[in-house]
Amino acid sequence: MITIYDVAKKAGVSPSTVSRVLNKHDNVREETKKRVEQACRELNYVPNANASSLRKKNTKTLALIVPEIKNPFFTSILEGFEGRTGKSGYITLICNTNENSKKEKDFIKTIIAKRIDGVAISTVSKSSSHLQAVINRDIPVVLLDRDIDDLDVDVVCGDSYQGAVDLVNHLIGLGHRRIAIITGPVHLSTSRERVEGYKQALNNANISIDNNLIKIDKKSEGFSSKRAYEMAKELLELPELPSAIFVGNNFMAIKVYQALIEENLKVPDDIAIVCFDDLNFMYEIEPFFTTMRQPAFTMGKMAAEILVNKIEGKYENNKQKVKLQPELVIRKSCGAYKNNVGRKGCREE
Amino acid sequence: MITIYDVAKKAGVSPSTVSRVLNKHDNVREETKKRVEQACRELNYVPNANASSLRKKNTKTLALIVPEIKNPFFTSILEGFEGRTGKSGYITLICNTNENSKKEKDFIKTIIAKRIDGVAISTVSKSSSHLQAVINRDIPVVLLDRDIDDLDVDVVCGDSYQGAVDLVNHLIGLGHRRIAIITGPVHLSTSRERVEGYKQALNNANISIDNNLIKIDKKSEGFSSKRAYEMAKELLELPELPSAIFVGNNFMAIKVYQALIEENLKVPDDIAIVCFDDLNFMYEIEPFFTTMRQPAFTMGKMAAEILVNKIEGKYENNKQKVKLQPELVIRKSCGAYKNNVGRKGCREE
DNA sequence: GAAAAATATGAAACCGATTTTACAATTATT
DNA sequence: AATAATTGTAAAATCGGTTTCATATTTTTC
Repeated sequence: MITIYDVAKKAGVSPSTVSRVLNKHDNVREETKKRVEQACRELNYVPNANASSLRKKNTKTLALIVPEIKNPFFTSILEGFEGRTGKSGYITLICNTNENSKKEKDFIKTIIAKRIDGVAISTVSKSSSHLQAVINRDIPVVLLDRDIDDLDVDVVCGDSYQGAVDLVNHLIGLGHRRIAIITGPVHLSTSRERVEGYKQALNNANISIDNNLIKIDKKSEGFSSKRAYEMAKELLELPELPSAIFVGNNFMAIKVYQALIEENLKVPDDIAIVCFDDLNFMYEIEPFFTTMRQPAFTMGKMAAEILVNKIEGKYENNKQKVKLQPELVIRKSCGAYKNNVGRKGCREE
Repeated sequence: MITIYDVAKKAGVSPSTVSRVLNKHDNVREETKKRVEQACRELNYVPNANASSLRKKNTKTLALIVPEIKNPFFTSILEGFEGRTGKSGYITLICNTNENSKKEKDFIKTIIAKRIDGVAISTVSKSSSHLQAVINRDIPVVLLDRDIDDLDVDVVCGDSYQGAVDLVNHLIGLGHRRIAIITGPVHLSTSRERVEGYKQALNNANISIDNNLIKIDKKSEGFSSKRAYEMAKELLELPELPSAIFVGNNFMAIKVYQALIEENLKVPDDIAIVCFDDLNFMYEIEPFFTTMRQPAFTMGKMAAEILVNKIEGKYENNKQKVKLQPELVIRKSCGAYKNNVGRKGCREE
């Protein structure tokens, strides 16, 4: 393997001079620079990033930890993230935890070991000690999508509480009174806040809360569409069915929908479904689920922006808590496809 | 930052002994080992992977370069890949090129610089010199999904030619004679072979080839659904419409479908659509496109298997060319939903 | 034209691990 | 008990860059 010494020898200079040329330091004579660059080209020299990182104490690499890379919500986040970090010359280490906290902790270990420059994470974990360990090592961390209270870090997430209120309000506005919720475990801030918003909206409308209609996944670590399916089936065994179901996220909604179909229930005629997050590509042609769409791309971009700025020391030490507003997208699954267009904050698809 | 020297000092041993303990070398007294481990724990020591890589000349990291991470076909590949490599202690650097050869080349540069241990790639590039550069550096490379003729490497891909023949045969079997094709640029082996299979199937059935019905994207570097939409619109301006369209991949099919809908054409009644690759999650409940499904997960897994074995020196130097057979999945978009079940190699969904 | 300042470059130290070499301590062999 | 073999550990070299420090050379200043 060609090293900087080989280049130096070929160009008739010292390794330090080669390094200076490579890192665009000043005080290198134009003619020397040309010679070095020539030698680099002739030898196909590619500097060893590990050696460079060791000395420079940076890796020009950021980690993005997501719970489910298959979910378009997270690929949109990724797009926004990579778009921004790429511009500053960072590459992204995408870590897909599959909603598994063990995997998340393993990734964190790797990230620390590799001396990654910064981490954006949508966590699945109940505890935050592994993240605290990252912070303790002065590696910038941004919580993305999912917040953790007891951690003093920057946060970029959607307003799940308000989104849930609005979504349930929409159902109430359509005449629904018996509204169920199926969502993930409440140690995830998104899930927890959606439950809170759900309850708040019912309270506001003087609809009493029926605990039979609240299905919160207590078995999984993260959002699980498999569990959503099971919880939907449980719900359908009730003597009195709900007229609408608010589902915690897009993938869970698909499985809830499947459960309903299997029981010969029509959506939205028999039961309406609304959920959080979009399914993107599929719904470009056949939009179906009425959903609270979060600005995923922007979320990723903002997280990246914060990380890059923190790394490059452009920020003070104060922490940012960005809360982005989701947008109600009315489609067919709530039975209100044409009825509601024009209402404040709503758009038709 | 805690280094191996801090640990050594705390444990009252030399750095070399700490290293031996960490790397599970023998010839360390049990009692010494305990002391070192204790010191590591107390100091929260995490070895610097860059330093380790520099010396050991490996990174325990593999790159997977995909053209479109949003496409479920590639996330399935990813799943298979990571599942296998994770077992051997490798982590995956996912590189999403977005069908952009410039990005691909940049990733390759980074991969070389970071001294990644191996690369699996689904390339978008016409030329192969950047990949040759990887090979020249003795970094194992596996071509995934898309083959390149003039490169002497291992390959794992699907049988696009045979798949296309079967898919078009299916259409012919349903009575279609005027069959169009919309696909990506032919410098991609998958696209090229699908065109070849298409032509072959028509030839076999004595159907003359009408070049007006062949829409091959010449403007893009990779599969582009935007272009698929445009090409579909072009097709629909023909005086005589096709009765069926064979689309190069899943995402293109969505856009072709959209184009048809916009022209008030019903699928499959007015025009049938078939394509390659599946859309997974959405189609678990509402399968629509009749498709040639490739074993994406297996493809990823096999690529990983080959890479790991090559790195660990378990293979001879002979190159493997794995060609996996796709499976015809008959659904609604070809208008043959119930008609064909039971035919050889077909399954209903 | 001499002194001061600026520019250009090389030698050596350094980043933090691993590995080789050397040697001391222990155990086995005769 | 003397010697050989084995085991356990430390010192030093190494991986391939970057950076500091020192120095030679050139340019500027008066």
